[in-house]
Amino acid sequence: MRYWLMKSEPDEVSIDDALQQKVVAWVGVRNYQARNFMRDAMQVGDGVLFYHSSCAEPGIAGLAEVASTAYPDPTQFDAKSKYFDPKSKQEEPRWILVDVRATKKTRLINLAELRDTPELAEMQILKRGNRLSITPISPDEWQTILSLAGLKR
DNA sequence: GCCAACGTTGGC
DNA sequence: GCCAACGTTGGC
Repeated sequence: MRYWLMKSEPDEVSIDDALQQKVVAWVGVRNYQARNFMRDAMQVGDGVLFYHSSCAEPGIAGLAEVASTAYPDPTQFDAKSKYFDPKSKQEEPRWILVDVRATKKTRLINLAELRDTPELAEMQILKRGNRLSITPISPDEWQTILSLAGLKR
């Protein structure tokens, strides 16, 4: 069991949107490192921190879990999609995703609060210049964030 | 809208 | 394979 932080723009898919749907196919990742996490390392049941990015209030907004094994991102083949990739071939898909099931909305834990928490100093999302939309979270960090969210016994 | 940081592209 | 130019991300 591993833990991940996955960024989503709430204008696209917010935690509320995700909770309303059964599962969200995590379309649109076009970065190889993030793709490789989904393709090579994620397993069904892994814990996910649902992060709101590029919005008025960036921060952790909820919890989710990995809900499928990896499969090709259909939007790469859809010429009408903004995620269309003309260089990707059906026989050899370039972009791979997983389904994510939102499980709980939390209070918004913003960046200032994350930065103020010493146990979270190593989180990649807090490092300068980090833009990766999917990053691994350690078990300790996961527990710390559950505490911040008020979800620990 | 700004801009730093980073990834990708493509000419050589 | 180098690296400058360009595009994108994302907090502020």
